[in-house]
Amino acid sequence: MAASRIGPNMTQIAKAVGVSSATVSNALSGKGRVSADLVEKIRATAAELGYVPSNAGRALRTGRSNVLGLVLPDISNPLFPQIAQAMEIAASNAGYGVLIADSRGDVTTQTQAIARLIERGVDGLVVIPRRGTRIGSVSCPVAMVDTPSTPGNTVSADHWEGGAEITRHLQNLGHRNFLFVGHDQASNVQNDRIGGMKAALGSDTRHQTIWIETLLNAQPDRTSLGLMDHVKSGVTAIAAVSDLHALRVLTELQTAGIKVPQQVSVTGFDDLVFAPVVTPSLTTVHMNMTQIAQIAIAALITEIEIPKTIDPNIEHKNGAAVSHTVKADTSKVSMELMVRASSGPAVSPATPSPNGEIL
Amino acid sequence: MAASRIGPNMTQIAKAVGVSSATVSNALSGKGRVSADLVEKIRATAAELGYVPSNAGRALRTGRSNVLGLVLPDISNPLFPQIAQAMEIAASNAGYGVLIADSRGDVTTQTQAIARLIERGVDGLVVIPRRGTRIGSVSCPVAMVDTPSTPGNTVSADHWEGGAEITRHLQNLGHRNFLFVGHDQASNVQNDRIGGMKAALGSDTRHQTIWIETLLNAQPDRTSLGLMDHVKSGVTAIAAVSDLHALRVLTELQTAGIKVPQQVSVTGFDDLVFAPVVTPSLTTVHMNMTQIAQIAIAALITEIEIPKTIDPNIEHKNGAAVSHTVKADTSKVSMELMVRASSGPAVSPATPSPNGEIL
DNA sequence: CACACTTGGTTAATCGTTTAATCACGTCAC
DNA sequence: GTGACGTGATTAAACGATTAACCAAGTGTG
Repeated sequence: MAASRIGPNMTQIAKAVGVSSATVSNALSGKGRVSADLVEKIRATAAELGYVPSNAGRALRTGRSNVLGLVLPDISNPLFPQIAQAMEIAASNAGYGVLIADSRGDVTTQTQAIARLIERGVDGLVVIPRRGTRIGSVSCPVAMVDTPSTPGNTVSADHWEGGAEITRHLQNLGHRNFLFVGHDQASNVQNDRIGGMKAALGSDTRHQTIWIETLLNAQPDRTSLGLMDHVKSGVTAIAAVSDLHALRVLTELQTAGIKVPQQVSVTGFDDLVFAPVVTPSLTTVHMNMTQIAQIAIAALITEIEIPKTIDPNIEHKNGAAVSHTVKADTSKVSMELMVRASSGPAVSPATPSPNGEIL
Repeated sequence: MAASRIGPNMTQIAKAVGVSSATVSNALSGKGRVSADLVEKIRATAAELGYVPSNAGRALRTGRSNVLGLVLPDISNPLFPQIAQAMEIAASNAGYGVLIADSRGDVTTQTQAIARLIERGVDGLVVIPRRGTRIGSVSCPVAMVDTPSTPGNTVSADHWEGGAEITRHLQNLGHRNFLFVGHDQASNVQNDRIGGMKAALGSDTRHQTIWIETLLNAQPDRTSLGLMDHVKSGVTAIAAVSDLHALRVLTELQTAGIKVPQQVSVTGFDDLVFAPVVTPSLTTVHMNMTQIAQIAIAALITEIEIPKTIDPNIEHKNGAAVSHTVKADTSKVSMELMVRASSGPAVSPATPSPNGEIL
């Protein structure tokens, strides 16, 4: 059972035109010295015969697969579609394919996922790391997309500045008493976002932070975040680190009869697909994933395509070069504030009525 | 610049053990005849040297890449993470990689995306088709995941039955006046879902359907779906074809001061990531993507791995076999009703007060 | 004992592309 | 006229795994 490839190969084109297969290769790649009219003729017959180059043959000879691996911490992350789409487009424009691997949260699974991609012969990796995981020794260049403050980060959104924009926006609306809602205290991204939020606060403001995971660990079956207590204590603006949590906040407030944004303003992060269509539409911060992907992929490909001068200084383990995360000129991409209907002018703190209802 | 592969190859293992490379191949694949202890020794040294088989070499020789392509209609679909994750896991378990391609909505782009994957040498394709697109001639087996009622469908969720379960659930709660919310009248999936919903209705019920896209085309800048009119006319249950739209319905009702589920019940579809965390948590229907992916991938791989007896009956175009969508034993996977807090007992139709407010 | 058969291994060709090395040939300068 | 050189093509050797064909022993049988 020989390889049952369907289309013609270079030899068949060569035979048809009456030249050697090397000339066909040179003509199509534009590398060697081939006369202009012969190039034309070869191109024509190649097209006519429906020639499709064999990636396997090329990969075997050149040692490069023209495929990149995309490693995601948790595919069910609602931001993932944006990431995958942007990466695929950027890679595709550069002539690369994208092989996905889900690390399913777990760190060991992430290592296995990377190993699978390496075995498949990817030329480079884009890794959206799971909370502070270190990438072990990998035999290909790696682009990391995390936060600007993380060491080894190649490029990412400027989460800090995004957070700052949110609180500046809310302060301009008159808000002085904030509640920040995070999910996971170990997340670099969330810490950067909340860090930026806090950094932009004026001295005349008050703020508190709650972490959903912490609340849930303490009380696994709780459904409410207990926001009403904070509202009663005078909070007028609630800023979440993700639209997902902002949505949770929004619906919890609405169910309790709080008007958004008339009584309390709510903001999110990431501009997820539902942000513009809920009522009120969510004020949030948009990530320019397209640009991030372009930068990451470009940095990766630059590294891949430099002639591999075997550097004897690089440490080796089992003969494999240890990983090097690539650097890009631009390491952070600014986020864009999307002002929508869920944020509005601050009112004087709501005062609880005797029966606990908000006026 | 020769191929700068790092690890050892079969020849090096062969040299280390003192046998021919063919024996190494046979030992590792378990195909030829090799004595048990020699197999053991070869396995050991292969592991010791950190041998990783070259996919390129294998692919070139066997004509198979062990990579499948996943073509998605619109990566920003919030359901996509589930799909990609399930497919990746199923493929990975079968020893295959998954190359993604986004068709970005457009049908011509979808064709290009498929062409790119084919050029990369995928052994098979999983296609989640864009509204009723036909797959042109492709030189590899294709699994289609659409709806059971679509011709050529390989496997998919039983959207129809899922819809039926939703309306049965609501009828059991006493609801008799329904509003169905779809987005796109051309979608097979949405039509199946609404079809199932209607089919399960008793004769003592009333129902209407609105299509969001139609509303938006008529009035591009509208933000509300005008649900209040329907509620005033006596609707007590609103069933959307996706959690995304259910969320839209829920927040619009909440903003208008309608209590869910006390006054109106709301249900969705797909059990998206936010469904359990909003208030009230969404009653919806869950898709068993893991199972769908397993069936699709299994059907595909079965087709790929049968010895390719060149069938002269198959039509050819430019020498390439036309596509054949594969069949699976099970073509529909049942959906699971997730009863949560957004659906509750029906009340007698809300009667509008003189000023238009709902009591 | 000779023949068939099994066992355990080797040889060599092959997949399709790339590329270093080589070659044939015309041109130009001295 | 001959050596140097540029141009346009060819030859052949890789890349790494697979596998059909072959071969050398050992085993059993009539």
